[in-house]
Amino acid sequence: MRITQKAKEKTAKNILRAAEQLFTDVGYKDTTTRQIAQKAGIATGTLFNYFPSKEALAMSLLAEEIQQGRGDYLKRRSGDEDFGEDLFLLISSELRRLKPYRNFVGPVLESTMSLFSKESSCPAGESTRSEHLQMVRDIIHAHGFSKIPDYISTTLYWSLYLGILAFWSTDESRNQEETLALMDYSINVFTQTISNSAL
Amino acid sequence: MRITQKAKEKTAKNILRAAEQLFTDVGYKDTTTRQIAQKAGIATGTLFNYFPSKEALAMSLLAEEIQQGRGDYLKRRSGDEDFGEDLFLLISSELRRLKPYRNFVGPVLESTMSLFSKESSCPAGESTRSEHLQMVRDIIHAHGFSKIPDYISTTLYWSLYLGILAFWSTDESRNQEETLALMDYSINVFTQTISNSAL
DNA sequence: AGAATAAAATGAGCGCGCTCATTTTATTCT
DNA sequence: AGAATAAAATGAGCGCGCTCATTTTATTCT
Repeated sequence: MRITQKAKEKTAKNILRAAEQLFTDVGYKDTTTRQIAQKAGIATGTLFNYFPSKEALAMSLLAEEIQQGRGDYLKRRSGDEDFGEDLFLLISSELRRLKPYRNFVGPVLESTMSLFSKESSCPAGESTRSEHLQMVRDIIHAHGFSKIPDYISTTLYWSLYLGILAFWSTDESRNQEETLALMDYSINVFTQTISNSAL
Repeated sequence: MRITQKAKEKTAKNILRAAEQLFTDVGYKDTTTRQIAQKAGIATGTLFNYFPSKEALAMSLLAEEIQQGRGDYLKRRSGDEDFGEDLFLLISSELRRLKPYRNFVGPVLESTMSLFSKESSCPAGESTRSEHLQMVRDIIHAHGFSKIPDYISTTLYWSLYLGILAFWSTDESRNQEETLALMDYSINVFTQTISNSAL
């Protein structure tokens, strides 16, 4: 079809919008790629010309928000936060952006940014993970510590971070205040670990 | 067929043995339930009379080992370990038992004991999770602290625990010594958190 | 022994994510 | 304008996990 770049972008957006709506209303697992294609006005096969998998399609919605959240953090921080405050601001900025997608964040992040898989065959997930971890490394560096091996702090951080996301995604407390409490503890724990090399 | 209890048990074992071998050799995802059924000498449908899903079948292999590991821990502990030593002994006992299944532990635990799902439609996963957490609560209680809300310590612990399992399942260092280091840090972190209520 | 019954085994078939040979369409030649 | 070309759209169809109406088989009656 040698369609114009614009038409292609429009199709991509149609798919994303259709998927967003269905995932939110029907749920991630109960939405079929046939439904998404139909709602976007294309054939089923076409969907996979734009996104390598259902998972990747969903993740590209979330990746966009997480990136925006990181942008918010960079704008909002004043520069005189301590380490814990920096982390808190970063994560809460991401959560604010992710909020509209809370319904389907769970199953998507689980498979794309998993503790277990490392390479998830989902480009959007991979890059979101590595960009977030790089941001955290930058923050660590800016505050001038890091006495423990990188693989330890990275693994610990990623476990705690995913734990926060997972908890938040099903947190029914008022204003998700339990998530905030969990973040306080998690961040504190992490701070102590990387600042205090004594075992 | 009103088959004897013994015959049923034998079929169940055939399925488990066939699955174990295929998961180990071919990998979890590349093994089909049709292959397992064929190797076990039954029809495809019969497999699902014995196990509700492929996932549950795999998890029942792992659940058995984790339970044995907990048994080992109870036998091995002398009673004068400190809190961290107790946790270390529990987890390392489980890992020792899981070792033959390291190849496919990742994808199975990911979906059955996930941070994200809570109820996983896999009975073996649910009970393994809750039994492990109960053991940990018992240990906490035996050592007499627990100053923070239960949902916090449980969530934190589960994140760290899954992080350890995930890291271990792909740890290629000699004798998995990196996993041991990660365990040291994780356990230390957790100990500090629940013993020190000061935020 | 033979009929009635209950329980387990069976495999055709469903719906899913995804693929790929084919068709359709826009652009680039002459 | 019309042929050649390149790129994207298409949907029939694959292989998977899993279901369920039907068949097979063991046990329990009389």
